[in-house]
Amino acid sequence: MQAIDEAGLANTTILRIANRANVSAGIISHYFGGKEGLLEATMRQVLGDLGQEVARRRAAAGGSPRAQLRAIIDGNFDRNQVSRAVMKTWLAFWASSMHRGNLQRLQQVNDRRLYSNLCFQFRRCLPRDEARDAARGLAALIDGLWLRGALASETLDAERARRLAYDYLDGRLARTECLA
Amino acid sequence: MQAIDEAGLANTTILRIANRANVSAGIISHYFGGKEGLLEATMRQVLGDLGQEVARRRAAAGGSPRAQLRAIIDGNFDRNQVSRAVMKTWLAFWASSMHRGNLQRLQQVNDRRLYSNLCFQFRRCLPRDEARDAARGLAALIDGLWLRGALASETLDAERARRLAYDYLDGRLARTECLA
DNA sequence: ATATCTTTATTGAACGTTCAATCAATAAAA
DNA sequence: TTTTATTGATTGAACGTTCAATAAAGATAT
Repeated sequence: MQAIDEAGLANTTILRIANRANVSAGIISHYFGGKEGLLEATMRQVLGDLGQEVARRRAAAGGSPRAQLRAIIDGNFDRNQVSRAVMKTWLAFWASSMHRGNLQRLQQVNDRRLYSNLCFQFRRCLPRDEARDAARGLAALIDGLWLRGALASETLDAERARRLAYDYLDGRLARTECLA
Repeated sequence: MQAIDEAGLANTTILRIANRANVSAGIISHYFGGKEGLLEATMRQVLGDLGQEVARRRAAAGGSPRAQLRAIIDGNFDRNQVSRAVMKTWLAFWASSMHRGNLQRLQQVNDRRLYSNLCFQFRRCLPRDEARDAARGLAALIDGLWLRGALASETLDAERARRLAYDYLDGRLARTECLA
């Protein structure tokens, strides 16, 4: 991820990674099954970290839909996740996952998990179709904030991103009376 | 863009492009100054098309903030823009623009234009800070819907994407009384 | 504890492939 | 005849992978 941050995935060679990790070039192919394998392993790591962070915050949060949804938002804008290196890596994954079956599967599992988690919570206070739209919208908003954060030259303002997502959430929940 | 759609930017060689265009490989470097130059020219084309489409719709729309904002949304989800090839190309640009000064500038000009257009219209009915948040949120939502559309295996449902953006718009405008 | 043998881990140079760019040769246009 | 446009084989560089050689660790015997 540091190498991707420095030079971009296209310019990240096995040798560069090996130098940064203080190992020989050969050992990477040996343990990860080539560059492709290393990429997949890295993606699994990042997705796993994100999932854990979300789960942790959800467990610590209250049981109300709003609290759970806020926990999901918070987890997605966690400090660890929002470093430049991770954001760039994520974007590189997004781009390359469209042309590699293994990465695409990982990507879609993650996407669907976010969507269905959101949808489940919204369903607790909204009718079905409205809950789906709310989940789709919030998922897109989260990804969009990430994307714009990665592209902007400044660091992503995680605080502001969370607030914008909260606002969206409140707007959606305010339409119907929600029990907290 | 067809080549990127087929194989991804990483696997798109000059030769592949040349074959698809029925020209020799050499002529591409000659006219575009190498692969890099062709990439930039393509990006300019895509960004230009988007800008024109938005401008066209804004001119045809009414003058009210809501009508103008809807025109901007419509332009961003225009049929031409939402083909698989264009979406993939766009995502590839996003990823590679982080490591190439020329592409990054193009990218940021476009980002800022979208943001400031949105902000200007929101300012006509919202206080400054609220308008900024609304613009940031809507911009992120639009990009996020694009992104998820590109990543999903199905084609982007432009109709639904527009509706979600409209909903966000209405939610923001409903907070204060707006004159139409 | 020491020495010897066996297994596992790691290195890094060499290989073969791929690709962008070049440019002399050719074709088309003026 | 001159100028412009295009071709496509060639070149040189870059990269991922491989693998024989080396080092380290572990096991066994003395």
